[in-house]
Amino acid sequence: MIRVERVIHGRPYIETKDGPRFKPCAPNSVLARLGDKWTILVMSHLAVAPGHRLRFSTLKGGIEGITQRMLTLTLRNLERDGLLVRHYFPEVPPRVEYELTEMGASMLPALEGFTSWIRENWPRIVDCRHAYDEAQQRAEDQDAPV
Amino acid sequence: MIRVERVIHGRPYIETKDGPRFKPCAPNSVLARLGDKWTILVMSHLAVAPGHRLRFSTLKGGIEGITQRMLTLTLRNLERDGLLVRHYFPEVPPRVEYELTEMGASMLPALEGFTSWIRENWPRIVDCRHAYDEAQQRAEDQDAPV
DNA sequence: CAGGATCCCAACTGATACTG
DNA sequence: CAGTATCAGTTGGGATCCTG
Repeated sequence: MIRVERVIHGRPYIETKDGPRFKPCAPNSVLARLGDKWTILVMSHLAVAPGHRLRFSTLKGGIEGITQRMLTLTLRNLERDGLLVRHYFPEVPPRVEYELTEMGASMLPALEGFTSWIRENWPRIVDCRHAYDEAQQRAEDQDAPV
Repeated sequence: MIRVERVIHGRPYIETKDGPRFKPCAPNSVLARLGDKWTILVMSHLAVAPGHRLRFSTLKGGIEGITQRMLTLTLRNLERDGLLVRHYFPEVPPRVEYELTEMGASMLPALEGFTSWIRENWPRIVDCRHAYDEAQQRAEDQDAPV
């Protein structure tokens, strides 16, 4: 069986007799990180901050509903990926600042392109969800009419 | 307290005395969907398919490791968001095809911009993770040396 | 101030079996 | 073929309490 490796829409895949088969999506783990509950909000704050730099308490105060634990975890994960760096000042009380790395900042345009699409289409998505849910509801009502 | 609503980097936020406070990120639910384990793979397959259209079994065969259940759930969620439509043919055996909607197809360029950034920076991210994990390991070894 | 350590519940995911 | 139903394992996220 011949397996030719190609690239389309920028994605590598293997052409088989059953159609294209994409290789297991490694970069998916990046999207998984960004898709979690708080990461985008953290990145957005740093994006608009002077010097792409903010301290822990400012982030916590600026993100409604985030707990200390989740902010810490989110920042650790971003630091692990090399998207931001942690600056620790051993004063009393201690002060910690987080700053986007060059790589972190380089992600902003791509991120912006995506969120911009979301903003434009969000109302329509909401409508679709409602329509779908109501159609679903009507179907159930018909299956079990009281 | 004065609260001025502004927009920066395309994101709406409120200027407060403590800095910018972003509104709870509604569109996050879109990124959360895309960040799950299979959605991007499904979208990629439909993106390169003729007519942006594929049948269930083709998708299942083209995505390594996906179970019937997870493919069904993924497709249902995308359908609910209006990104694809389901075409059911009541034959025996039944045949079902999934096709990107106009809105679904309009997302592809933005998605491509993002995944392209990921591809370019992925090796570096992997390096950062390894470096971080090893530094972490060394720190633990020092705390508890045998 | 900036977290680390625990506990706990809900949601996501997968394996398996069954069906129109 | 293209699902649905059920059960079980794992993970994510929040609440709470404690500390250098």
